[in-house]
Order: sequence, then C-alpha cells, then structure tokens
Amino acid sequence: MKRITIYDVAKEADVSLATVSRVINDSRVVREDTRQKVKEVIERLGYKPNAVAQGLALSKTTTVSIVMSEKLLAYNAKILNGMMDVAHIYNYNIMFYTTSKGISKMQDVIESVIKSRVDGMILFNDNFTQEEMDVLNEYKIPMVVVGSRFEGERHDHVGNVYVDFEKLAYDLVKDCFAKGIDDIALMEDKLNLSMMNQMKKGISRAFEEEGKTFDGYLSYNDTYRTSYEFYSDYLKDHKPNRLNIAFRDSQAIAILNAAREHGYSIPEDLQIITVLDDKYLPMMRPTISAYNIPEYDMGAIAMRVLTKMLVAQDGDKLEKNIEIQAEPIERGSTIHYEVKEEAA
Amino acid sequence: MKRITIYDVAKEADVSLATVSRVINDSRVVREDTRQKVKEVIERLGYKPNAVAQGLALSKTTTVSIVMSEKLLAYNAKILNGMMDVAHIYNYNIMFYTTSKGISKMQDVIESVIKSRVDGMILFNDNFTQEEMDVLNEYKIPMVVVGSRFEGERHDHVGNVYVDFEKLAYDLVKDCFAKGIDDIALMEDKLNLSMMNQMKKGISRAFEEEGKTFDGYLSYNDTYRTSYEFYSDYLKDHKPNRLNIAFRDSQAIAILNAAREHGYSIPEDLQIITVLDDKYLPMMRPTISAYNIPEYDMGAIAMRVLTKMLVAQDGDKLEKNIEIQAEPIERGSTIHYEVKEEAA
DNA sequence: TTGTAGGCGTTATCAA
DNA sequence: TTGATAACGCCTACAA
Repeated sequence: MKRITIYDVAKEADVSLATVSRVINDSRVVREDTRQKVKEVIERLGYKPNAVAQGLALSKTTTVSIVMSEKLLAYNAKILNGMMDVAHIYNYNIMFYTTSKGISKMQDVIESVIKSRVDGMILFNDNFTQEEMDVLNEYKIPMVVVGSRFEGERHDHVGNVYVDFEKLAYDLVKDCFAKGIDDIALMEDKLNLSMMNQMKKGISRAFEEEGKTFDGYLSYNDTYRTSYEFYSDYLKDHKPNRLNIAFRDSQAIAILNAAREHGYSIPEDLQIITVLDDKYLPMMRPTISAYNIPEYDMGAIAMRVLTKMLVAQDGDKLEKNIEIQAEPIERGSTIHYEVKEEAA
Repeated sequence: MKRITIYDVAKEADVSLATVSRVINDSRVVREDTRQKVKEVIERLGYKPNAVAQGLALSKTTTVSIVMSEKLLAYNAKILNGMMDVAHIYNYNIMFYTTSKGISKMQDVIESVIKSRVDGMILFNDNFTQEEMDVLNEYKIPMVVVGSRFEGERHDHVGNVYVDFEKLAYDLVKDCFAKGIDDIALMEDKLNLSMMNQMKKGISRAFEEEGKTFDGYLSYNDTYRTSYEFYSDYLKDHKPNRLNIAFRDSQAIAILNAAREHGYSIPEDLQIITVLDDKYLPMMRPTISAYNIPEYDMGAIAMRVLTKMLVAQDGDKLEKNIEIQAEPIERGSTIHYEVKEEAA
C-alpha cells in the first residue's frame, strides 16, 4: 500500500524526477515523446502528486480558508456555494472553519489558519473582533470580508464584498415617507449585529432628515419561538406598526403569525418586509416581501476577488471592495404603490 | 515578512532544532529550564509550526475532508456543525468539497482528495456512484458514509452512520394500517433518491404484508414551485390521499398550501407528515408533523467514528456502523390517536 | 532537452 | 538530555 511517488514514476519511465516534475507541471521544455512516455507511466501507476510536498516546495498551498460562525451556516448555503464553485474553477482547495460559542473560538481558528499556511482567507463579517483582526493583520494573510461593509482599518491585504445595509435601510424609509408612512419598526436580529447597526443607522438618518426621531427598534431574542412570543406580547398593549422591517425569515414569519392570531390582516393593517430573502417567504400566506440579494454571486465574487489578490503583483491596482446591489421584491405582505420615478 | 521557522527559534534559543521540535511536540525528555527558554523564544518570535512541513514529515495531515453536494448544503447545516465541532475537538482540520452539476464533479473532488493526502473523509450518501466508490476503495482512504444506509460493498475502511428510512417508512405505514388508514401517498424527492428508494421499499413491504399493493408514489420535480403546481394540478382530478408523506419541508408546505386553496382542511381531510424536520414546519398553520432526527449528533457521531478509525490499529474491533434513531413529532397536520402500546 | 543537487520546514533515529 | 543527520516528496536553478 505504499503511495507511489515521483521517484517511482521516474525510475519506471527511465527519466529523472525533474522530467516527471516538468510533465506534471506542464512545462513546455520537455520533448513530446518523453512527455508521452512519462504520462503513460503516470497513468499506469496511478500516480497522484502529493500536494503537501508541493505546498512545502513552493511555499504555496493553493488552499484558502473560509471561516464563518456555525449559527450563520444555515443561512449562507448559497453564498458558500458561490465561493466553492469559484474556488474549484481556480483550483483552490478549501479549508473550512466554523466558530461556535462553546467549542471553537475565533482565536483557535486563527491559530489553525496560520499553521496550515493557507494562501488566503474569507471571513464573514460579524464574526471577529478588532483584536482578532489585529492578529490576522500581523501575518498579512490576504483576505476578503464578506457580508456587510467592513468598518475596520483598511489594510492592503483585505478586501470587502458587501451589501450596503445602511443605504438599503435609508432608501426604504425614504420611500415610506414618500408614501406617507412613518410608523416603522425594525426587529432586532442578534445573529447579524453589525448589519443590524448599519440598518439602524440608515433608518435614523432618514428620520433625522425629516426632523424626526426613530424609536421603533424592537429588541428581543433571536429564535422564532421567542420572536413569536415577544411579538404576541407586544401586540397586547401596542398597535402594530404600519411597516415592520425584519432581517430574516423567521422574524418575519413570527410577526405574521402573531399579528394574524391577534386579528390583524396583512398587508392592510401592517406591512412586513424582510431583508434577507429565502425560499420560505413566498410559501407563506400572504407571501412576504423581501430584498433580492444575489447571494451566490456575492460568494462567487468574494472568492474571485481573493484569487485575484493572490496572484496580484505588488503595485497592481485591483478593485478589492465591491458593493453588491439589493433589489426589493414586492410580494403580498406589502402594498404596492405607484412608482414615483420621474424619468422614463 | 519571512515566516519564521524552527531554525530561527533554535538559533535564537541557542539550542538545536531537534530540541525545539521536542518542545513543540511536548516530548518529555527535555529539561525544564531549556523548555522554558525555548517556549519563551517561541512566544517572543510568534513562531507557528508549519503544518505543511509537519504533514510531509509525518505522512499525516490531520485533516479530513467532508464532501457533499451543493444542493444538500442548505439542508445539512446542523449535521455539518456536528462534524465541525467534533473535528475541532480532535484537532482535525477540514477540507471541504462540494459537488455541483455543472462545475465540480465527484471525480474531480476525488482527485483533489487524494492529492491533498487527507487522513480520512466523510461522504454524504446519494452523492456518489459505484465507480467513484471503486476509485476511493483502491486508495483505502478511511471514510464514513453518512445519511442513509450504505448499500455498497462493505470494506474495512468504510463506516456508515445512518437513519434506517426503510424501517421508518415501514413502521409509519404499519401504524396507519392499525388506525384504519391505507390511502397513502409518498411524494418523491429528487434530492434524496436513495433515501426515497428506501422509504418506498419500507412502504411496499408493509403493504405487501397486508396483501395490498402500494401505488401512491407521486413523482414530480423538486422545487417548491413545481411541487406546488404539481399538487394543485393533481387535486383537480384526484381526491387527496388520507396520509401524505413528504420528505422535506418544501414539499410538505406545497401540499399544505395547494390543498387548502382547494378547500380541503388539514388534518381532517388529509394529513401530512414530513420526514426531515425543520424550523419552518412549526411555523406553518397548521403546524406540520415530522420526525426528530438528531442531525447535529449524527454529524458529531460520524466524525467521531472517523477519528476512531484513524487511530485504530489493525485488528482493533470498532463499531463503524451506527444507526441513528428517528422519533415522530406529532404536530397539527396529523391526527393524534390513542397510542396502542400494550405495556405500560 | 535532460539530469544533478539543494532547498522547502518538520520529525525521527542514532550518537554523543 | 541534547545534537547531527537522514528522511518526507516535490520544485527549480544550474549544469550538462
């Protein structure tokens, strides 16, 4: 069961190992007939180059790591798929790391990432502290932060692929004002705190521009059950807000179920819009409006940016910061008004 | 920016690299004061052992790969979390591979897995052919197949952590018979074909034991949209079956929505039960019954079995095949009958 | 076009 | 208890 090595191939093909190395690396200096001979032997022996040895020899592992929190994993399958596909196209392997509260802290992950000498990494925003970022910065590992706008210091080795949630929220609220709605609630989502903050900022900015103050931030726990109970409770001594902004599906569904059970109808009494779309939203009755965030693309772009960073020479200018556009999708949980665009 | 190596540490600490190697590997033969000295230097220089070089020297990478299909990723977050946590506990890194129709075929993945010299791998069932398995078998890579019962040849290097869907389906149908229901439909799920087949087998076996034939297999496409349309159509010239078995949430929800829109009420006119539970099922109205499959544990167990296989000596007997129990969860979409158990 | 030899960063064996 | 030194499997000048 001994794994066969480049030596075995060389001996069998009666050439030196350098030649074998050349053919497996597609060097063009090797004569056609010897190339064929070597290839035949490789095939016959079933030789597979040892990537570990290659990595050591080249100081380059052609693997990049992706690290995200376990909690977010369930919501980011598409983004992950985008990353995986692009990584595969560029022949990068993926070292996958998750962080979880009890078991595996970001610190451990960073330690592992450094030891395994990956060429670069992708980090999900909301998943690291400034301290942790500092460690990473010491090692100057090329990385791209994905999700929301990265608000830390911009080093040359970090890129950012993001949705501008501040702007999204701002635009949404401005739009509501134009429709005469200013009774707005934003449901907290503890899973995405920095995104949450950016949303809050955007909403507040819109309010302030009208000389108003936003006070519709509803803070509670982060599961469906607790959201549902919270909102059921809330409705006992509040009327529902006219527009309710939820971040994820389960919050939106919690509002929907609780409101209906309190005799309210949607969208007449209250409207609901979710930020992150999801296949479950159109399964609800009524269907729930959301934003179309091209998650797969976002992952794909993030990985592509990273691969570009990895091959870039010093001095190459490349766009490491890319904003992803999110478009509203109107469904049954919001009322459609005439679009107020002036230009055709 | 040169990465510092064991040599740098050795020189700085004024010992040989062998000694440094000993302290980072917790060898007990090194004198306490030199250990301290070396440790201090390691700390000061921020030295991190190069896992690639270690891998080469030891012929052991302490990484295992997980490979699953992109489509399944969205449904298997918990199982993945279980695997990741256990891997982390045992200090294994994870090489993550996904297969997708257009981009990355199983064959490529196998190629990569072999090249990267992982110590073992976890495969999701329904994601490989016999041929591919044959390739893997040649290399005798320790692996565990997770999900459903593995029906291929049992080599010594493959384990299996699974839910017995045949039995689950059989028991469910027997139960129905006992309640006087024999009008049963099973919705096809193209994402999980081998599980589907095992379900079908179990149902058919139960029917045959009663001298009946099962003909309620409803086959169609695999998205919510198409399921919904299919079932809406189906209801135009069929009455709904009394019991409808769905595999995943979206199929169950499709049935629920379509049936209600046709004026049927649930569970009075038709009952629905889903195999794979999910947080969305209890959000529906009515809430939808399902089975409790401990997914996180399943992943954790699978990874644990793999790690055990990796350290096992030849001749060690260890339980590589583990069945995971699934318990029914009764919710609003099924009618609760008195349990017919005899023993208290 | 091919081969030789040194290096990539560790671990392990054997002496000292 | 420590230190040389030979692997581990590959790549790449440099020489032939």
